[in-house]
This record gives sequence, structure tokens and C-alpha cells, in this order.
Amino acid sequence: MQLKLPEKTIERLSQYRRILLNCSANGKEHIFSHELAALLNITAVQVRRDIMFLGYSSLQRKGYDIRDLIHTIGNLLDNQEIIHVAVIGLGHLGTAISTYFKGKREKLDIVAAFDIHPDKIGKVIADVTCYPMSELNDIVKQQNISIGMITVPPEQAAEVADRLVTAGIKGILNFTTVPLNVSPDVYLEEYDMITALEKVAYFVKK
Amino acid sequence: MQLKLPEKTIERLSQYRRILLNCSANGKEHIFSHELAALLNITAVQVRRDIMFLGYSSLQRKGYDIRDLIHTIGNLLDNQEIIHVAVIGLGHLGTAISTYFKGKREKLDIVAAFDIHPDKIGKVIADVTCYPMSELNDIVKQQNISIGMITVPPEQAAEVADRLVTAGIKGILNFTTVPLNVSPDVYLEEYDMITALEKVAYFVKK
DNA sequence: TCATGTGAAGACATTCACAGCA
DNA sequence: TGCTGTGAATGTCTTCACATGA
Repeated sequence: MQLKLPEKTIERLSQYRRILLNCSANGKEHIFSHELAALLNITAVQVRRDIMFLGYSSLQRKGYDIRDLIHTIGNLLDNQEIIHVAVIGLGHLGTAISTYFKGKREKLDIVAAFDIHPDKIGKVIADVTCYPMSELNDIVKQQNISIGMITVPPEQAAEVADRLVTAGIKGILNFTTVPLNVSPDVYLEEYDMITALEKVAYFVKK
Repeated sequence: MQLKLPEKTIERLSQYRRILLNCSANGKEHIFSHELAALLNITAVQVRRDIMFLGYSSLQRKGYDIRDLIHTIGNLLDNQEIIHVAVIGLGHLGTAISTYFKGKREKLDIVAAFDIHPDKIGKVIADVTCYPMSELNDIVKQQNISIGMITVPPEQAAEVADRLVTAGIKGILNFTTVPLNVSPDVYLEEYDMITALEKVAYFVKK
């Protein structure tokens, strides 16, 4: 569909956009590569290299046009249609994530949450309704949900992943601490906080 | 202190250990590189290469001795003394993380939480007491806390980071969506869920 | 002069391919 | 034979160095 972007570039584009949106909200119209770099603790060359991949060109001398750049990044990262997302597991983590995301991106919409606890079912958090796990398959299909975020306790993660795949999900973001195994046509991103903390601990001691 | 390990290897070592602990708890004593690899969706060569860095050698033919390997990894990742960790912001995210971690690692201990809301203060979640932000500086020093996990709303992240650095913290794990800027002798790890979700969305559409 | 865009070099990470051991 | 350990090749990412343009 598009020239292939390096994975790291994609991550940074997402971050550039977030910062640019913020700058734009503050009335800023142009930005230099070194300004953007400073805000993200990276080098200006890195920023320019990433923007190079977009094929975007600045107005020399005045830096990049913020509004333009936001659109260019959006064209690359976003889908045409809105992508529907579900949260599985509405404990503290699931709740935090739902609240966080809701309304943050036009093209990404959390449309449902699932849980097994009867007292959670029917609850509405940040506009997201919680359904029983038993309806997962039907609702994923009905609502055309293509991404699932797994925030259940570790013991249940593998089963939830299977059910998501069976329901026809296309991407999984796994917040649990167990690595998952899914069919290769489902994109899986592991998001592992224990590893992150242990890494910090490792560098702290040195 | 030790030969320098590649960053990626450190991340995987943390994951290997988690899996090995699990295997060990199930009574398994030896493991082949390809078994470990399959559990993490990586290649067996990768596993062997990482283990090579440890200087650890297997009993040929029977795979790696699980107990030994756990210790070898521990010697590398862990500190001698226990590292004290604080959570700043005891909303849903902070609560989830505290509950998650508590007691998961011998050498990493969450010893305090901080919040500004009066109704949170004094609460005890998973054995972690919540203190008012005003006491942050004192408690970090008293308790010899060297890592802070920031789980406050984005608007407050920068200020919290500054206060942590002033208090003498050595490492920060930032769960908020704003990139932070700290002095270079503080190790900073950004842990950005919006980027992770946007990345999944990108790969899903293709 | 000051910032961008980019070829080329360098650093880092993964995979190939195979020797060697039990 | 089946697995480990590793030199060498490949691939990916970052940085250097500098030509170019306003």
C-alpha cells in the first residue's frame, strides 16, 4: 500500500504527531527539527531522517509546517476508516487504559470492553460498555473490531488471545506478563512492564 | 562492573527468567534453546546468542539447567541489595501496577506510593502505603528509593519528574504520554501505550 | 548564516551456516 | 543424530559529514 517504513520510525512518527498536536493547540505554526528533537530527547538528524521517509519537505528556513506535518503523518499511520478496538479485562489496568485512550485519536475507537465478573458487566467507563466474555465472539464480529487489548490476569491471557483470534481479530496488544502465541497473520505487540522495570533497575545499578 | 550486555539482550533475559521461573515451578529441570525460543516467539539462535553473553554453558545434549540459568541471569540483572521503587500517582494505572508487581521479584520492592488526592493518602494497596506528594522528597531519601514509576495525569508528569530527580532518584519509568527531559545521569525509560496501540493499528491495516 | 536533505560510514542486532560434542 | 556455540554475513538503525537552498 505504501513504501515500507522502518518500525522504529513508525513509533517515532506517533510521538511526533502527539507533540505536534500539542504545539498546534498552543498556536505554534512551524517547528525546527532540533526543537522536535529536544522535546523527545533524540537528535535532529533522526527527526529529519524520519521525515525524509514521509517524502515531506519543509519550507526551508522556517522549519516544518506543523499542520501539514500532522496531516502527512496521519496519512501514513491512520487507516481510511476508523479502527475499532476492544479492551478485554476491565480491572484497574483495563479501566486506566480505556479512560486514557477514549477520544484521543479520531481513527482509533474503543468500542467495547469485556470481563467475566458479573458486577463489571453493563458498567460504562469512559463511554465504553462492558460486556460478558461469552458475547466476545458475536460483538467482535458485529462491531467489526480489529484490535484487542488484553488486560486480564496472566493465567487467562492465553485463552483470551485464542478467543480473539477465533473471533477474527487482526491485531493484539498484550499488556499481560505472559508471552502469547498467535497465528502469524495476527499482528502481536507485547507490552511488558516487568521487563521495562527490570531494565531500569539494571541501568540504575551501573 | 560487568561486560556490557546489549540492551535487547537485557530485555530478553528478563523474559527468559520469567519463563524459567515458571517452568521451574512446574518441576521442569532442563530446557532446550528451541523450547525457550518457541515460548517467546523468537529463534533458537537468538536464545543461544543471548545465553552466550552470560558465559553460561549447557550440559550438552540435555539442554540448559533451568535452576542454574535462573541464577546466572539473576547475577547479571539483579543488584546485590534490594532496589526500592515508588509509584507516583495512585489512580487506576498506579494501582494496577502496584498490585501487579508486589512480591514478583525479590530484588525489586515497591515501598511507597504518592498522590495528591486526600482520599488516597493513607490507603494501603498491596502492602504499599500512599503518602502525600509533599512528603516525596523526605520519603525517597529515608527509604533510599532509587526508581520512580510515574503514573500521574500527563499534565503533572514533568513536575513530578523534576521532583523525583531533585529527591535523588536514579531511574524513572514513565507511563505517561508526555516525553520527559531529565538530567543525563538519571536513567529514563519511556513506556508509551498510545504509541504501542498506533503501531498495532499501522500493521493491522496493511 | 543556519537549517534541511542525504550519501556514506558506523554501530547495533539478527540470522546463516557449520564445526564440535555427547 | 540432535543440540549447542560461534565466526561470518546480512539486515536494521543511527550518526557523521557535507552539499544545497533561502
